[in-house]
Amino acid sequence: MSAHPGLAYPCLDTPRERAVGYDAVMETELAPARTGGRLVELGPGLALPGFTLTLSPNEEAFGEEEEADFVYKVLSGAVRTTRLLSDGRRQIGAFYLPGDVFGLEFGPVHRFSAEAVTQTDVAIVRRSAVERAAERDPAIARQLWTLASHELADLQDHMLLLGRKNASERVASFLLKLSRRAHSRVIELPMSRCDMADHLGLTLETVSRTMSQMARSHAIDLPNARRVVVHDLEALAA
Amino acid sequence: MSAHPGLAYPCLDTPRERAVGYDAVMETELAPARTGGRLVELGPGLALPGFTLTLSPNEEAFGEEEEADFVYKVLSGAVRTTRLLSDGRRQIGAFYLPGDVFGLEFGPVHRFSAEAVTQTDVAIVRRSAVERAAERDPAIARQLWTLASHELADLQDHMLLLGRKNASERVASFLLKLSRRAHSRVIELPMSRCDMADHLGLTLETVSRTMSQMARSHAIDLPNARRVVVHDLEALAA
DNA sequence: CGCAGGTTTGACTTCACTCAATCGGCGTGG
DNA sequence: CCACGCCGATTGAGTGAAGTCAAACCTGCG
Repeated sequence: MSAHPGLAYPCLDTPRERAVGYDAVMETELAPARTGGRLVELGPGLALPGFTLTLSPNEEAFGEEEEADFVYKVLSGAVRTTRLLSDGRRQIGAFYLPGDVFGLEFGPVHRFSAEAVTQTDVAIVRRSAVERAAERDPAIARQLWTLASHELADLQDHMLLLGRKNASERVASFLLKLSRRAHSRVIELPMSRCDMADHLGLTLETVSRTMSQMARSHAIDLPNARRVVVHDLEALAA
Repeated sequence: MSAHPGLAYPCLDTPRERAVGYDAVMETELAPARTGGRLVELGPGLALPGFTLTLSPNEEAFGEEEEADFVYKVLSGAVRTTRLLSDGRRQIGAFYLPGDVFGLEFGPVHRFSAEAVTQTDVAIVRRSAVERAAERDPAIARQLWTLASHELADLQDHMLLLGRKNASERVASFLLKLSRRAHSRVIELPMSRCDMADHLGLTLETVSRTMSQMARSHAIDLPNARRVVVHDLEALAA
């Protein structure tokens, strides 16, 4: 689960074995620590019975092409959704922080795999339960559409970022988004430089250099590698 | 509608005036040629009353931030959805070809503007009619989810392309997708090199060079600038 | 203390961008 | 019919932003 051969692609363990053998993880349906049932609040006024479980760093919640049988909500920690090219190049679709719902699909299968960035508690609800609730109650259906809507909006913003922004604009946009989301100038980065790079379509070195440069120009403070104080990024974010 | 000042950004007319004054186009609700009512088939078994209209090249169907009151289907021609950065950099989200549905939003407003690439006939259906139909008939609701699902899948594929593929992989993927969609090795490109570039996150020169190189290596034929015969692109598409 | 992981920094390379000239097809008007 | 101009596409030369490879640097931990 941790050792792996010297692979061309830089960061992260299990880039390859995941792609071929991830289903082993789920073979007992939900292998990791599964605690008792409870009500899970997927959105405002959208509470459904479900379970919670704990994922250790880099552990998978679900894999690409797997049946999308559950909907997830982050309780603590952070989750990333990833997609791989056959040669190991990786794209991180999004990061999900406490309160965020992920794994909500339109189709029958997941199009990304989802892994814990750090130790993470997630709540899960059976998709069938969600769908039944949505059919019963139009307000719930609307809630789900709102969730999907925000997700899609993020995705489209990100497409513009990947297609047309340069390195410092990408990093600035990303940090700014985290800062807004946290309602704070001080942000704690749960993810590595490599995760950021794979999200922003850059290399980890470029991310690091860009952040150092931002610190030098006092656009941010960087008390340590995983903590950022945002000062003046609006102008850089394009 | 065609003359415009010398602008930093290369291609296409009305890059700037669109962003500020597009609503003028729609001020009479639906200004362009609007022909009589008819049944519009949005999906298999999803026919609703609507209208058809004709858009001339570069004419807008709707603008970013506009109310999403209609759902559209391409009857002939081609449509692109675009998003602009304040300095004019442009990202084309997707191209829609005959049979494709676009403008279907989760939220109340459009997040992209949509413009005709060439002269284009589109059918439009009131969104409220679509929503009412979906509430009446779960099969229709499922149809809509399927449409949304495919759209999202495309978007996610495209994110991987923009984040992690190089120029020739991008162009190859794009041409291959068009070829599959047309069920033909011979494809007719309705869009300019610049449109392709703004979709693929490249410059028009790089797109042109890449296609020339593919022709030289016999991966494609290029009988003329707007026609491509696909021979051997799978290996290049990554 | 020493190792392992992630991070930073440096030197060098390269892929794609920029700027600019040329080409080619098409429509218009002499 | 041909010449001209226009617009998009192509090609070339040179540059630069980000990538690659590699070394050094932290920081936490056994």
